[in-house]
Amino acid sequence: MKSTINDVAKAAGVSMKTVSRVLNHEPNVADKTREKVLSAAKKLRYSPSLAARGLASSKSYLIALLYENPSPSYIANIQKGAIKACRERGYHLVAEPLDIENMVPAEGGDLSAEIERTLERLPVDGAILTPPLCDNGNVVRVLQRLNIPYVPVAPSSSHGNLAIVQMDDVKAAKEMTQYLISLGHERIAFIKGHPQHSATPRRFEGFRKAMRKAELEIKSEYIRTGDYHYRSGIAAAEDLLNLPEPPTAIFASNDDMAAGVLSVANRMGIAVPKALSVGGFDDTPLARIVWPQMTTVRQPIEELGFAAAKLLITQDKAEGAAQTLEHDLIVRGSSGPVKR
Amino acid sequence: MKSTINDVAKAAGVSMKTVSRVLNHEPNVADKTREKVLSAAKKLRYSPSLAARGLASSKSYLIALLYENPSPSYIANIQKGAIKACRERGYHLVAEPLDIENMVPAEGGDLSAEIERTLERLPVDGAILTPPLCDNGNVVRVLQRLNIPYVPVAPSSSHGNLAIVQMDDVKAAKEMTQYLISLGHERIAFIKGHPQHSATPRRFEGFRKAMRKAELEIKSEYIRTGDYHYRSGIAAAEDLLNLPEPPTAIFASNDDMAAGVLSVANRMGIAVPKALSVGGFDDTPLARIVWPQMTTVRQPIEELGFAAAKLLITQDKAEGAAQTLEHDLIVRGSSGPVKR
DNA sequence: ATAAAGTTTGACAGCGCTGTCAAAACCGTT
DNA sequence: AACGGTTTTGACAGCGCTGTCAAACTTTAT
Repeated sequence: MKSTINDVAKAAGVSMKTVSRVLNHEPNVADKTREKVLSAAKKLRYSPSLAARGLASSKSYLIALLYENPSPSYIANIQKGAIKACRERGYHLVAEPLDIENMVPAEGGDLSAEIERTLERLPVDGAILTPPLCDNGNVVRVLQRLNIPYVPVAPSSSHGNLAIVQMDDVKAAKEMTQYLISLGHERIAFIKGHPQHSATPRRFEGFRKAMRKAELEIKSEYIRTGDYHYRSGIAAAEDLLNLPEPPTAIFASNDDMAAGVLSVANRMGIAVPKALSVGGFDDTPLARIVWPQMTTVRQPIEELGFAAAKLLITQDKAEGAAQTLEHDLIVRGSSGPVKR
Repeated sequence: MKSTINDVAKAAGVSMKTVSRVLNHEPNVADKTREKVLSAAKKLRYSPSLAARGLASSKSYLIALLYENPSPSYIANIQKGAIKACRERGYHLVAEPLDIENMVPAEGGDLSAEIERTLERLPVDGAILTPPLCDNGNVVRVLQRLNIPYVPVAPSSSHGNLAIVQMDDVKAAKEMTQYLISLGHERIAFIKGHPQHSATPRRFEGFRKAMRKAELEIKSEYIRTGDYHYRSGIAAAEDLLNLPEPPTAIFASNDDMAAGVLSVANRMGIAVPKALSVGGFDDTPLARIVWPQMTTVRQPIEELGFAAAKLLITQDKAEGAAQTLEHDLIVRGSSGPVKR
């Protein structure tokens, strides 16, 4: 049933090693030989044993996707892209949630030892580090100690001259803000995300830049801090919309908070987008579920996963090269011209 | 740096085979020996090589999670549970989306050959089949042909006397309906899900049973068919709430459609739960985001993933034993006593 | 005390592949 | 025809573990 490399070798009339060479795209194989091998392999429906290969070559053909607790749709999309890249090269993607918050260091051990324990059993050729893990010193240190190559996705801190993949949060937030301004808005509020998250300052920076460029005042009472959760969007919106002079547009750092804003507006009878424009960020499924549908920024999440896996697999030593992938401003019903 | 089983054997003063026995929870090891081995292994920070193990035992210690296109949070939860089970036994979970809709059969090949190609390169010890894949004949056939054990999660069709994991949709829907009835509702509408989906008839069946038991009439104009999407919930709700005698409660087959109902009620100025009670199903993150928060049924999704992986790993030949895991009725703000 | 049965342990081969290194084949020059 | 250089191929060991099977030891029954 299951054929081995030896079967193929015999069928093709060559040595096992030659078959191996062909199958691994090694150089110095005569074209004629390659063809013989390939056709024999196809005829026998040969597919190499990952385990044997891994044992002999000390590679595993496995890429790990490390994540902690992000939104399901974020990780699902990263995963989708990463798997696509893996499939192209015969790799597989193993998902490894690292539940760091709930990790209890063993007696006397520190947290990073606990992380190490988990990672140690993971014989992977590389790891994709999604936020917020990519900014977790413990995790990064363990990865380096275990000598596992990794690609951080959208990290905040610098990772030496390691290749990273990211999107331009500053630019995206700036575009959203400029779009709001182009609609005639001047009293624009901004809801920041969780201070710990790497994207938080960047998104605010984009907002700030756009406002400054348009010579609009950034009132401090228009700047609120949330934590990326729905509930914090509600709290911020309640404050903002009860101000003596409420903003005509609210730009929340993510869709969940923006949904909170929408819900407060609904409850307070403030018409969206007539009396209030709302902008989100991420283009989660939620953005299309709320009413009105949300104007937001689509992150190239799947593409980020794809690029990260590809970097790991090809071992592309384009080090220091940060790949910045393109986002999209998605205009839907939650934003409109300022009321006069 | 990397220690082998041999190192541990020497350190513990036993043979490799004994170390292997301890590490694999094989029977017939003296307690004293086990302890010696365990402590030696810990001291050397030993962790076995998946590849070597796999090669020697012709197992891969890999479980595949096969899915197609379900909601991200569904698969994320299944995945979470499955990984938990895997971790307990040193397995890993590889995620394999099977994008069947977009699969193009190679020239002359049929679809199942294409699926086979994908699965063939996957050296896994078992596969978890999530809906709707678990009801896809092509996939099931390929799995059987390749002799890969699999556990269907919540399948509709019978799988011989294969072990499956599921929840009791009928019972859950019945409970929700009875809860609504206990609130005093008599004009209760039901929005069915996509006809293709296995849970659809079951949820309706639960509704029907409860209504019949309470001797309440099931008016045909109160029964609508959606497709589990938000938009279809909107359409159904618009119909229902514009009826001459609208229902006082609407039970939608999932949260997304229930959210649609909520949004229509909002727009039409119908107070929830005062004038209308709404029930959902699934307890997705959305259920807590909408306002008012949604009364719904929590599916034991993570537990399903856990149970499925565990079955695969332990090879528990409790065949034919369908594991039915418990759901919860979660009462939140979207439901209340009927208005008088 | 001895046989029978059960429990615990170890020696060793070999899983299917690739890395190493040397042999063979081929090439263009003298 | 003989040479050095390059390309192409193959023999073989060994990656780290587990399965097999037999040996050693322990318990229970007689």
